[in-house]
Amino acid sequence: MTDFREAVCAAVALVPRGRVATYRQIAWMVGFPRRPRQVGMVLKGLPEGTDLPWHRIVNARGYVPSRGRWWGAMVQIERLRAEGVEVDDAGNLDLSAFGWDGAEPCR
DNA sequence: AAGATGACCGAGA
DNA sequence: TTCTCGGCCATCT
Repeated sequence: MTDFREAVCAAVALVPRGRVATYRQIAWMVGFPRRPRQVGMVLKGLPEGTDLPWHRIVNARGYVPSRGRWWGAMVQIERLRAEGVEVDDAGNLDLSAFGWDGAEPCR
């Protein structure tokens, strides 16, 4: 837990294409089940040219958050669609279908 | 140092 | 089922 950002980055990078993970999920993976908010902070601070699929991270409700960056959220939605995930303009998606269990390393 | 804020989550009404 | 309130913890002012 020396660098929380590194751990989050690694977890996000493990999310397969066409699949989404929740903040809670990522937080749990890195070993901090009580810090989903900090995960969001990390993603917020990510650079634009990052290789990380940060757009695959959604909240537990199954939709793309837009707390203070609704404009960027739209970009995230577009990227998810490019990944093959069905998302509407509101950012809603089906976690039952696209939610990553963590046991499906589909590349 | 103390208080407020935040890409959240879960439980209660 | 949807809406509201509280709780978590790190970072910012």
